[in-house]
Amino acid sequence: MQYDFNKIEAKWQKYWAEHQTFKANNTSKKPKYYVLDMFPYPSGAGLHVGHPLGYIASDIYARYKRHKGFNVLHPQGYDSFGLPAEQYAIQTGQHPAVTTEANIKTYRRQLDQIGFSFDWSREVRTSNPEYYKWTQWIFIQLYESYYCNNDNKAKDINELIAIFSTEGNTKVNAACDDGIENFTAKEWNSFDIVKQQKILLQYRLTYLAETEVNWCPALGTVLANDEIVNGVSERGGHSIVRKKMTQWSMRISAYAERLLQGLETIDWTDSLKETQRNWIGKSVGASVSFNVNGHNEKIEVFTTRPDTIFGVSFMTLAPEHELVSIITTPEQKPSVNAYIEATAKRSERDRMADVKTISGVFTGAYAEHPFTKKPIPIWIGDYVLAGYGTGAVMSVPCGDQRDYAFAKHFNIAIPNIFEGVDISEVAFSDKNKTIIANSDFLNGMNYKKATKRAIYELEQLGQGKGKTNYRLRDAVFSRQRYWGEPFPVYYVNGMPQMIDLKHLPIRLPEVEKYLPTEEGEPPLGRANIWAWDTNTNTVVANENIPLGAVEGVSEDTGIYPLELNTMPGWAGSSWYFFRYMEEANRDQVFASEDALNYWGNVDLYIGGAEHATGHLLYARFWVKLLKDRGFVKVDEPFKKLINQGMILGTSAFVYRIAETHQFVSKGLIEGRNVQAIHADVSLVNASDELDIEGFKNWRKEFTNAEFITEADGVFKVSRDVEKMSKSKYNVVNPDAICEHYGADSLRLYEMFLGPLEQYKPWNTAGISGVHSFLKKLWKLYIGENGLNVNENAPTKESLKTLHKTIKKVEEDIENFSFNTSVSTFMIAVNELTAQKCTSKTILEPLLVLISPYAPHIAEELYHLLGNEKSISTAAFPIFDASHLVESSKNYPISFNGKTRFTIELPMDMTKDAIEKEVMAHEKTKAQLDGRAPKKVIVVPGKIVNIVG
RNA sequence: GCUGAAGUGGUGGAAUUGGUAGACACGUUGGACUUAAAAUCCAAUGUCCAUUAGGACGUACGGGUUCAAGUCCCGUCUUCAGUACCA
Repeated sequence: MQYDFNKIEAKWQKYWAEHQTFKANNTSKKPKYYVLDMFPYPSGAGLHVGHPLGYIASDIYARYKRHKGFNVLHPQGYDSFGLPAEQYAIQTGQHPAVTTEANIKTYRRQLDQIGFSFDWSREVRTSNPEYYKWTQWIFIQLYESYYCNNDNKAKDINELIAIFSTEGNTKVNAACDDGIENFTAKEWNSFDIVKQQKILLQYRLTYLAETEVNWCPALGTVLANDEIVNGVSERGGHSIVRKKMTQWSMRISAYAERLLQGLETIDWTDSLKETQRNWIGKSVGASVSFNVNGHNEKIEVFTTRPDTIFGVSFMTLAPEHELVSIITTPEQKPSVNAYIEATAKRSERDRMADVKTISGVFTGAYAEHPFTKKPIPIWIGDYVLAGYGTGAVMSVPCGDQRDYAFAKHFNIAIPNIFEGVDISEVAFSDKNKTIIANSDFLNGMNYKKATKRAIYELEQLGQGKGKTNYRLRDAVFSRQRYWGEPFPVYYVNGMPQMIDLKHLPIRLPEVEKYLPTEEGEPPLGRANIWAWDTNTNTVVANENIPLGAVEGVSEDTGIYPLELNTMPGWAGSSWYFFRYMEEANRDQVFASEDALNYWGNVDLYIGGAEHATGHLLYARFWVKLLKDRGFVKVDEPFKKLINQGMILGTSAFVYRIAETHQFVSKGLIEGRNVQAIHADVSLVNASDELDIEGFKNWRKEFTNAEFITEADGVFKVSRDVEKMSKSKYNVVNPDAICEHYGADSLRLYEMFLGPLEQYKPWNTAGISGVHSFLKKLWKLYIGENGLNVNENAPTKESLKTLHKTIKKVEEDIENFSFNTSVSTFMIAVNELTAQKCTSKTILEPLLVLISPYAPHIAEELYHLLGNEKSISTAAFPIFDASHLVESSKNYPISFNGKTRFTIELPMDMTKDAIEKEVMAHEKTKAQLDGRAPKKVIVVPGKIVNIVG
């Protein structure tokens, strides 16, 4: 009987589906374990071999945990809202829901063929109304919450309203917009409803505000900070401009400290935690306010070095700073305006690329030093960023290199306030070696002491206080797109109103076109039926909205406009891991209390590191909100996280002589003006030789191509490793691999390729190794005359092979080094084959070890051994050392660090006995060499040494 | 610039807390089987010297600690990733 992998794999995939083998149970006495993959966006291109890498790893772990007696939740779903489906819709008019559905079908077929142990009964799709109903509900929870800094948690906004109406807001310590006005209870109660709502918006955890956003004209939408890479859009690489727009935002900044602290409690890689720490960007220092001479204005600055306050010799404002236009003197106005105009013209990217050029201009105004009362010139310069801190700095040229360079360039004084430090060439910024001088009451103090004292003195003056600043900005939550979650929001008198849970979901309306409207409204502005009727609590036609209701003056029909924006891609992915926990009552709850309590948090999460400052931060934020408001018990969603590395493609290039149809083989390009063109990797063999005829037929434009080959007549391509992508023609499809070698080969090979977390190029050539291993495995069990397995007692040797394999494989899985256990299997099968092992006592447990990696073949052989049940229900074998202890081991004997000979000694020998034994060897050897014997030293558990 | 990770044969990669460097696989070479090919099996395969026995050198580079270093320490170089006028 041959190893017919196609038949076997189809058979067991069908069996698992029919028997719901991997269905998780919400009530079980077994300990729980939750293994989660980052769910895919179902793109039109389907899966390539890089996509399943993480899924295979998590699947191995999930299957292993089942063998270990855990009740495992291992679900899968689709992050099915997103830009590509919408852009395809704009081009073709095809509804995104239709293309998404088709793509999901392809994904599901491809996933099924690899043999994953997903519990599909719990599938989620973020674009399903039954799912996004609860995304809308969470949005409302955010809206109905404010963040209390005293209790360090989010609370019901009604509690805040109660405080306002009894004591005003002067004692409230809550996260809110900058520059909020103070009011008493009496004033609050006298405000009209619109004014009250406006104030409350400044406290809510999701709020509507006119903010400066990253507008991408090419995509016609705003983007969050994490969607911008190197100053251009992550998707498409389009340019970004800053623009003021009224948008929904998420007050994630309220959670900055908790998001930072929470990192200490979770098992993620250091680099990923570091990335989040940098993104949150905590810095401790002080805020100081400087009075502007001749104006009733103050300049607020943030500094991490209040100890250097006596070194301030000028101040710098960002060109966009609001005080610039107020304080600039008439003489300086022309040059200041010219400078502002010049910086505004420069794109974000130019500004970032060109950080070396020093530029700035004097405003003509002066501020007053808080202690010396001396006048300090106020400059503007684009090295100060409007978006960080207060957009203004106190410049201490002797202690900061940027200030130093600026001062040198514009000939501003550089007073030295450091003891025993030469600042004639560069600034001195080593905090640890700082001793302050020329600074009045700070003289002689170190950094720590001086900082404390400076803050104290500033507080006495009422001109400063200790402050912690975070780089983390609130996240813009509105997108001017069609294919996303609609907001459960309508507007009365321009103020947002939430729609009650019982009327959710608010479904996406039908539109004719998916582009923004001619007036520049988001695509939902095209919907004919997109208004909210508060009489019937339904979505109705827009034309029923009387103009007056919009303006807030005339008679009220109870019909109001709905929000036209949709939510960003990260909305649905910020809570989906809770949704998998619930299977029965999904229309009643986002996840039931029982389910949430049972499954708790995700024990193991596997996915790409590119989500470090997006999804992984937002999900943590939403979970903390849900916890504060009592909906979930966990503080962190993902206990352990592993980033799988990307599998790269090996692209092939052919060289064309510029502006001709002539192609030149790789070895002959020297001295020719050539351009490299991607060739489809399927047209190139393992020796980098191009299939010329195939290439001609590949694309029409190459039909008449001519080829200049090497002397031996072959045409060689050059190779390069790049990200796998359709446009680079380097994609390897798992379907073809499964067909040729089987899913088990694919699974083993992806693991065998290298460490899980590493980036590595795909090379199909190597797959023959793991494939022939599976054939050998099959042969070990099945001979020409049928089953090779019997009830014979195992030999000691075979037991040893089995037990060392159990030990190694278990260690490997626990350490996520799946690549080395594939080698371990190969060694085990080779050894057992050499031993002619036929004992079921050995061969059955071996299958259980292998089954997480190659489940189909393991199931089939397990079945052929006479087992009725699926191997998934079998227990993982236990490592038994007793066979090893009795056996012996080779001890290398080293001499001056160089190994001379080895002797075989029993493992349970005492230290003295070994020394005696080795000494005897050494004496013999010494006699042969004609020298005196050396001393023998035994380190228990280590190697035996002979010391000269 | 800063932060993090990493540099091991022709290639992908092994190597527990410092203890036989190169497991396992690919590739290559030779052989067996075959009319032939495929498949399968066997052998060799870090470099250099040597007919053999054997020896020397070897984990980016230069030092150091140690009986013993791919692993620890100091310095240098290179690559990858993230981040950046962050006050």
